[in-house]
Amino acid sequence: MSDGNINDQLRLLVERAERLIEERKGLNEDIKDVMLEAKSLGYDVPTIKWAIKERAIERAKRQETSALRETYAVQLGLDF
Amino acid sequence: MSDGNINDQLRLLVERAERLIEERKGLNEDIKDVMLEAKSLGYDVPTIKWAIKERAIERAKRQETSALRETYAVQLGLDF
Amino acid sequence: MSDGNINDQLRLLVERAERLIEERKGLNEDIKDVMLEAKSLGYDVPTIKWAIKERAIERAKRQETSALRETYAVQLGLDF
Amino acid sequence: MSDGNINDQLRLLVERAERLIEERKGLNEDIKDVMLEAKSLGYDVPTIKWAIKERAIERAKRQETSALRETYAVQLGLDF
DNA sequence: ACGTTTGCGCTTTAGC
DNA sequence: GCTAAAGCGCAAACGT
Repeated sequence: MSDGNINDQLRLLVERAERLIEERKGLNEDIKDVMLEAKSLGYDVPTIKWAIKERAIERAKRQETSALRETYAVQLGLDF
Repeated sequence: MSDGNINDQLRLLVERAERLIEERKGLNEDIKDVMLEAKSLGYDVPTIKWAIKERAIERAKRQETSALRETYAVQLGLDF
Repeated sequence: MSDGNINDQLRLLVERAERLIEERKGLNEDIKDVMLEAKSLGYDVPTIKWAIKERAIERAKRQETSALRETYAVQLGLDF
Repeated sequence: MSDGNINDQLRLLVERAERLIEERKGLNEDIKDVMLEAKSLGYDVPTIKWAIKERAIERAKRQETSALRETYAVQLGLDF
């Protein structure tokens, strides 16, 4: 009985993780589909991927900048 | 105008892909959360990941029942 | 002069790496040749590659004899 | 007898391929070592890898790629 | 916190 | 030329 519950607890955790992993695989398929669509519209897929990467870098830098500004603002007692 | 449409087409594709990539990041967070919960319940996370992998392998193995593979395996002394 | 030495240091490292990469490409050619020879002798190349993989897996499996893994495997109904 | 010869023929092919694959693994180790040495000398490894890649790309293709990237970047409003 | 190591996604290459 | 697979590089996660 208690053994059964222990097994269930582990099994449930494993199955939840497996479910999420499956969903992730589905998203990867979707991303792939977007790229195929882009390709069919005449776009160059590697270059699109490069552009997405660049945009992510720009966002990260922006966030970094914002965080830094917030830090300084707090230290200087600026309101938001 | 038509230039604008072309830009939109590309921008839309990129934004769709970026959205999906964000969702994938969210799922990775969820998976991580499951592992943290497992850990808090006293389970060993690396071993759980190993078990998930093994289950996936077992599922995959059910699809490789080629007679040719068995023939080669026998000739090379591979166990089953 | 000293600038020249610094450049040489970097250039030398890059060239060493490039040389090794070239050798690796050569080995890939050799592997491909073996597969072509196997094919010409009537063997099925994908199955040979599968067999090589299986042999590698068998070798690797001899190193995973964790008691914890076995425990989890039993609870999850994994075969050995 | 003839079965034995057939087995040997297949086994020999597999072993030749495995030998070459092992050598390739060795070269990968060597490349890794060069990168570690570069790192210990203060160089940035990802940038070195980028440089090697660039050197490998044909000049014409590099120009083509750069022009395409610039076009996409302009359409997406990426700064340079 | 850092360095190491594994796993995962991407790229490139091989086969059809 | 396209599809499928395998190797490579990178990034996140574990252990120190």
